[in-house]
Amino acid sequence: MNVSDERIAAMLREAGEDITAKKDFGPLVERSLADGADAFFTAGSPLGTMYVVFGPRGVKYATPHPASEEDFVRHYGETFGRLVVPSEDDAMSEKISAIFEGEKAEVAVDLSDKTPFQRRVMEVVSRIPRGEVRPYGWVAEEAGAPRASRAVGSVMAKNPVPLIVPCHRVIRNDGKTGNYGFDPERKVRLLEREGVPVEEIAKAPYVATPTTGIVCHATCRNARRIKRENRRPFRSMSAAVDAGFRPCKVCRPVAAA
DNA sequence: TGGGTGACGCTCC
DNA sequence: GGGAGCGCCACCC
Repeated sequence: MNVSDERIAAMLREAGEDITAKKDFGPLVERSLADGADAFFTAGSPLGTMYVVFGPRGVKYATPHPASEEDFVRHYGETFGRLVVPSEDDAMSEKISAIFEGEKAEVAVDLSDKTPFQRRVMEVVSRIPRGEVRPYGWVAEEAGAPRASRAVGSVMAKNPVPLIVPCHRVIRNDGKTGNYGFDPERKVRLLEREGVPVEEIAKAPYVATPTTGIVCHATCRNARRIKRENRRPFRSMSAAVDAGFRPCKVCRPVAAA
């Protein structure tokens, strides 16, 4: 991180009076200075202007809500008990802006305060490509806890870095898009923007082809290459397996536990 | 520490 | 097709 203690001290001298006037930020400042303050920047995103925070271990928080920088600094301090200062790291903000514009996420996410299960879930979700979706149950399976689909939902609900860890790409096993913290309708629009055929998937989240005997998630890159005349839509994996199809080795669809 | 709480998923009707 | 009821798991008081 490029934000020096001197810079932080200058920030406090310049803006500290206003910020500290309404709340005692002394302990917060001491703690933050002790292990390097967090830095933030803003970037345009499909959810509106996002405030993005990163620390020495990577991106740790992103939110579209605050109205002003001052509101955001106060909100962050009250929520996390840490100081956050404007970033001087242009490379980081360019990287995040690129992700918001649709490029593949190649940035470290700070998961140090997460449980091992939460960490595995976040890592699995991070690997879902743009334009594709996967069910909660699949994420649970990939995270090594096949029956924990409901717990996956809990992790998604508390995703500190929306869009960067693309929780909007996790949908229900029946093909419906399911819930979303920023409003389920936003989730649908985000997916459509990424090229996901949302209505089609709601009807048949799995697609097989008799030419290979393989069944895929409908948005798997292999499923998209199946010719129209060979497409065999399925509402569930168990139906596809019953019909004699075996799971694709790329997207690894699973019958729900 | 044990009961309450979900961005889930299945069965039954 | 869709809602109710219940099971499930991890996490949080």
